[in-house]
Amino acid sequence: MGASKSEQFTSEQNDISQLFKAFGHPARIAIIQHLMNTKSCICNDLVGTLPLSQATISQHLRELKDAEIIKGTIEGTSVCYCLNLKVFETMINTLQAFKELDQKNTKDCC
Amino acid sequence: MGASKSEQFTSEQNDISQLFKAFGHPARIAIIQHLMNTKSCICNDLVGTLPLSQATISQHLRELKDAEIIKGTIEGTSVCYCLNLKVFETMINTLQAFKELDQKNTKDCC
DNA sequence: TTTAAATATCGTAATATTGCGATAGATTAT
DNA sequence: ATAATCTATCGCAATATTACGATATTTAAA
Repeated sequence: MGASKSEQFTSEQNDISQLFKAFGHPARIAIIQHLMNTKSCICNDLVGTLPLSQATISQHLRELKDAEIIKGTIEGTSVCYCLNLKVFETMINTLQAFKELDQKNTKDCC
Repeated sequence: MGASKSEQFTSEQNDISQLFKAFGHPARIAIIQHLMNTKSCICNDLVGTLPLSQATISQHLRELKDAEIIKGTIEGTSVCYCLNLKVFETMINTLQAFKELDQKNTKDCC
């Protein structure tokens, strides 16, 4: 059969994987980098910057927003997006915890 | 049209997204957690642990191996896998750099 | 009010991922 | 040599993601 056995895994496992998945496309990394580098957290000058259509960029923005990696504020006719640093800390903490737990259990075979 | 415009993005953007994508499935998080928690870095007692077939688990292991998140050593008839902590550091560094760059450019709208 | 600009969403096509049974390869035990 | 065990890969079906044009929706400007 096909995809999606996510109900069979813990909600922690699903939460972690969903968060990392949101980073799993080059366009979304490009959007994050753009948001880091521009002083004003402009939104769809991305349309002029990325090699993608407006519809596609809007879709990627929604995925980042759903994962709470970015947040948007309506400003007149446009939307101002910026990064949510808390999520970055969450991810760093997750990775750090993985690393530390693994280091405690030293083994031989690799 | 469809998927895959990865050639249009930088190799850095592709490298980062590919690494995070490997974390983007609950089964692969479960595998990583299992490798953290077992003292011996056993491989396919995963088959008894995860709600997936041997073929599917082997496929997920290959993806983790391709992303260099784990490494495997042949031990007789079985394969011993363990985590590659360097990749975890790489990801932490990436996230930390994102965070710091963003903090430098303070802005108003969000 | 009409027009323009920015964004979101719908529908749909192309592609990628996920999952599994069957099968093949390699190593150990009998 | 044969059987048993572990792992990887092939082929295929189910599902998810990616991308875009067309079309709404909302707000600002003319």
